[in-house]
Amino acid sequence: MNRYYKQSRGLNAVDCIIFGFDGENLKILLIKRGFEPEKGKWSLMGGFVQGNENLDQASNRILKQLTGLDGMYLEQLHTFSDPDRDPIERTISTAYFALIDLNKYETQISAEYHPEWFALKRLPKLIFDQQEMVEMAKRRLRYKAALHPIMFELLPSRFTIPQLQNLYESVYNTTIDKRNFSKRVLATGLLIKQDEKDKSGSKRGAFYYQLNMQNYYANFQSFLNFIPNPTHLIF
Amino acid sequence: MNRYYKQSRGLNAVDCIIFGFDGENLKILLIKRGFEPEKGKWSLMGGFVQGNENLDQASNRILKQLTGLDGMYLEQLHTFSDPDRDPIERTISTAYFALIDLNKYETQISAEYHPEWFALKRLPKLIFDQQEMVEMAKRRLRYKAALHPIMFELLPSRFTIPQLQNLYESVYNTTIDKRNFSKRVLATGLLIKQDEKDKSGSKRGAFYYQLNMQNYYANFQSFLNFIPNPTHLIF
DNA sequence: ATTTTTAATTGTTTATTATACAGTTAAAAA
DNA sequence: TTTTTAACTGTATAATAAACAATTAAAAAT
Repeated sequence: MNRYYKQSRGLNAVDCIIFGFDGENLKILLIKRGFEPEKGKWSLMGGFVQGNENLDQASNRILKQLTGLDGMYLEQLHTFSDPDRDPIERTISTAYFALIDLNKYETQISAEYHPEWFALKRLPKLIFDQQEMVEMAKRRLRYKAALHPIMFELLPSRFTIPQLQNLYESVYNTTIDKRNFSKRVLATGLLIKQDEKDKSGSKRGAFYYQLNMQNYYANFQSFLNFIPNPTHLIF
Repeated sequence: MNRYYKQSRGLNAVDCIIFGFDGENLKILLIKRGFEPEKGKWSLMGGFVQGNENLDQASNRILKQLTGLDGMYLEQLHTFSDPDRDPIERTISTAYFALIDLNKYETQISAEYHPEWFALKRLPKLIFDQQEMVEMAKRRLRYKAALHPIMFELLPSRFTIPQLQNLYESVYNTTIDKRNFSKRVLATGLLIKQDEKDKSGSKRGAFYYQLNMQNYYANFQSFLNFIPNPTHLIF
């Protein structure tokens, strides 16, 4: 036997929701679609899965193509599968969401895609079911970021506490008390204070911090809810 | 244009991790695979996605086939896509996890699959990458159940607090103080005390409770972490 | 009828964590 | 030297979590 009998075959694709933060707004990176249908329309960066790669590899390849970047935070989000989501032929697409440090992104790398950053609040119309993908990605980001320290992936390696607070406030569209915020983030033990200050945002300047990578990885899975002793969480 | 040019096509499948709780142990439902390769081996219930259905529909169809049940809790888990995960031909499989009330399940419905419930601690070897799927499903169940009231999906509509506690202790492989447990679950406002008792487990008997469905749906998304005012979580 | 047995039920004290709230300080600009 | 602006810090109170043991209902045994 070298094939399953009487089954319908189709294409598989990935689409990437790429988040970035410019210090002011949460943004996502869109491109102008380069082929029919919907050629020239704003679209998520995506592509077909090749025969010799899995979905993670496909999305990493595609992200590298667009941004020139490797090893960013990347997580499988959801697989979208309505039979008619692509009008040409059946294509099942797995959405990934990526978090990148906007400063590392260099515009010129992929001029052919005409990429642009759009604030989440002012997204253009997207093709196919990509609107839904973006909505789900936003929800997932909020959800995960409330429990895990993934927001740091959106910041440069040196950042200030006011920057971090701006990011949280922007993602959750809320305001947080400065005193309580710094108390909490410092209490995590995740931040190492640097000697230098960032003078760009104020006269006084704000101290830079860096992630304590050991604590970061050690505490990444921890969360604070219902379960008495998280170390018991192993069968 | 009626096809994309020069792309490789493949099969899409779904595999279901079906959880149940017998009052003692958390279990999953496995079947004996009915066709080659690996015919006769223990396997998750699954099947190929048809041309006219999406993944949710496919998994619902397959679950109905096996259990006779409709409308159970069902959630897309992850899409598994290693090029060689199925030795016959490329098949990308999306795993779903399902929670069902073991009491509603009737054995005779699908004798052709030879289904059996296995305690999570004593699973047989599974085919392909299904071991990995089950691991991920266990992790996801623990994760979600710590934040959302999904455990009730595993219990009959009338249940006792000791039953509920057993379930939590079994899923998290831990012990919880009885007084604190009942205080917390009662404080959620999710439980309505019934007049009758369940006499099966003890001489004294334990009062039955039912879910307050309004509060259940209203509070399903709520969680207790970092964000000051969850009602602000709308852009 | 009384006693025994078993698991269900209930409450208080203490520790920890979250929340509310405002004055001081560093440093550039005026 | 003064003004301006945003960074920085601390305390009191409220809410929540955690630790801990005695009582009670009801069947079973005597």
